[in-house]
Amino acid sequence: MLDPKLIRNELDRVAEKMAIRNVTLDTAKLSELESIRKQAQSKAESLQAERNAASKAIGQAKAKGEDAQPILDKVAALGNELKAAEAASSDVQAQLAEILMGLPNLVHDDVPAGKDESDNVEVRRVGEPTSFSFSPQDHVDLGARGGSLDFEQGAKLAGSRFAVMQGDVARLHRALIQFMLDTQTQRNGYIEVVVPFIVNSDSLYGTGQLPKFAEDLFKLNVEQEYYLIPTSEVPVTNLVRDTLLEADQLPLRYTCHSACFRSEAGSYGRDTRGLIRQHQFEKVEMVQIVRPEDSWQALEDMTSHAESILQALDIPYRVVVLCGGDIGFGASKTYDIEVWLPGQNAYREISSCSNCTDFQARRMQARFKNPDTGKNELVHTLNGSGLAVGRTLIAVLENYQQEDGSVIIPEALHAYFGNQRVLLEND
RNA sequence: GGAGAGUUGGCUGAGUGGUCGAAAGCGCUCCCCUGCUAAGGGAGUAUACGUUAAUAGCGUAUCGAGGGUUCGAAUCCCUCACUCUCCGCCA
Repeated sequence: MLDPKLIRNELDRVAEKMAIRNVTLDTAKLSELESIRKQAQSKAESLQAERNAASKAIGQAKAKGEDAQPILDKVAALGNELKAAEAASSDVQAQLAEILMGLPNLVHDDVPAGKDESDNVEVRRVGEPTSFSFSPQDHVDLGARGGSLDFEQGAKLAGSRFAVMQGDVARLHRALIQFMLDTQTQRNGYIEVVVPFIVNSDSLYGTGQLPKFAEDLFKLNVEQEYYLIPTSEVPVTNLVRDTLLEADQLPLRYTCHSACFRSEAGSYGRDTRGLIRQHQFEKVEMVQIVRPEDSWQALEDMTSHAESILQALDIPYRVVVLCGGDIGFGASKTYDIEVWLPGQNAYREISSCSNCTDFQARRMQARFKNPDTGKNELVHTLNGSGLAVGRTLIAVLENYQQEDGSVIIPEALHAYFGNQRVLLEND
C-alpha cells in the first residue's frame, strides 16, 4: 500500500509513476474523494467529541448527585446526526482504502517504461549459451528415460500441469534443494525457516496477493478462509507482520524451502510442455527485512545470492531489470535472472528479486524503532527466488546432457550424490 | 471432536457501566544522591489516524477481532479467532 499522504500531497507525481506501469490514475476522482473524506471525517469526529464531553458531564453530575436530565436531553438530539456522520465518514474512507489497496507500488527511477517482457533491459550476461556437438534434447525427452519425469502420471493423479519425478530426477530435485539451502545459509548469511504452506487472508493482504490477485491462488474449500501459498514469500515476509523490531535485529535474512501452488488462471496454452509452468512447484526463497536506507544495496546483494547458485552450477544466465509493464504489484524494482535452456534455445526466468520498499511493510504494519529519529518506522522488505527448483532442474538436465541422453552431475552437487557422477545412464 | 479456563501497554498483572488510555511491579530513558554497589530518591515512558509548518497543541479511535445494548463499555450481550489444561483421535 502506498502512503496515503502521498496521494494527498503528491498526487501528480504518483500518477506519473503509475503511468510507467501503464496504470492510469483517476486523479480528479481521487482528489474529490479526498476532500469529501476530509470534511466527513472532521464532522464525525467533532460530533463524537461533543458526545464524549456530554457523557463525561453526565457522569460528573450523577457523581455529585445533580440532575443530569438536561444534558441527557441535549445529547439525545445528537444521536441520529452522529450516526449518519459516522456512516458517511467510514463509507468514504472505505472507498479510498479500496482504491489504495488496488494501487501497485511506486517504481524506482531505474525502472524503464515498457509494455511487456520484451521491453525488459538486460543488465549483464554471465557465461555463453552452452554449445553441443549434437542436437540437444529438451528436459521432457531427457526425463522420459525410465519414466523419471512423468507427466502422464501427474495428470492421472491430479490433472494437467502436474508431474511425477522418480529415481535420478527425484534425487537431483532433492539435491538441488539441499544445495540451495546450504549455500544461502552457509555462504550468504540467511536463516533457514520452515513455515506453513497454508495461510490466512491477512497474510495474503500483507504481501499484496489480495485483494487483487485472488484468481491466481488456490483457495481451500473449508470453513476457514485458507489459501495454499503461491510462494513462501507470503508466510516468511509475514513473520514480521504486526511487529515492532529493535534496530539491532535488522537486517533479517530468511531462506525457506517450500512447495508453491498457483492456479495459473489466464496462462492457458502457455508453456504447456514440460516442467516450466506447473500448478505445484518447489522453490527456495530468500526474504530480507532491512532498514529503509539499506534496501537498494540489499537488492543488489540478494540478486547476487541468487546468481551464486547458477555460478556454482556453472550454468549460463543473464540478468534483466523488469520494465514498468512487467514488474510485479508490490515491487519497486525487480531483477529477473534468466537461465539458458538449450531445449528452448532461449533464456527463461529462474529467479525474480524485488525490493518492495515499504509497500508490504505498510500493509503488514512491520516496523522498527529507529534510534536516529526515536520513531517507529516502516521497514523495507525484499524477496527473491534462490532459486526455483523445478526450473533449475530443467537447466541442469538440458545444459549437462550428453549425446547418449545421460546427464553429467555438476561438480557443485557431487557432495549430494555419493559416488554417482552421471544421471539417467541406462535407458 | 468433547469439557473447562483465558486473551489488558515492552513484560508481569489489577481493573465488572461514568474524571480508565487504563493501578501496581518489572524493564527502559533522563536527573539527583551516595565510596559499602544485584543500594536510595525524583521525573518520564503505548499505538494509529485526523488537524497542523510541527515528532507543539487539540481531536478521534484502539484493553484478541467484528457486531450489539447505553448519553457513556476494558467492564454487559452476540458471533468469530487464538492460547492453555484435561479427555478422545492421529502422522
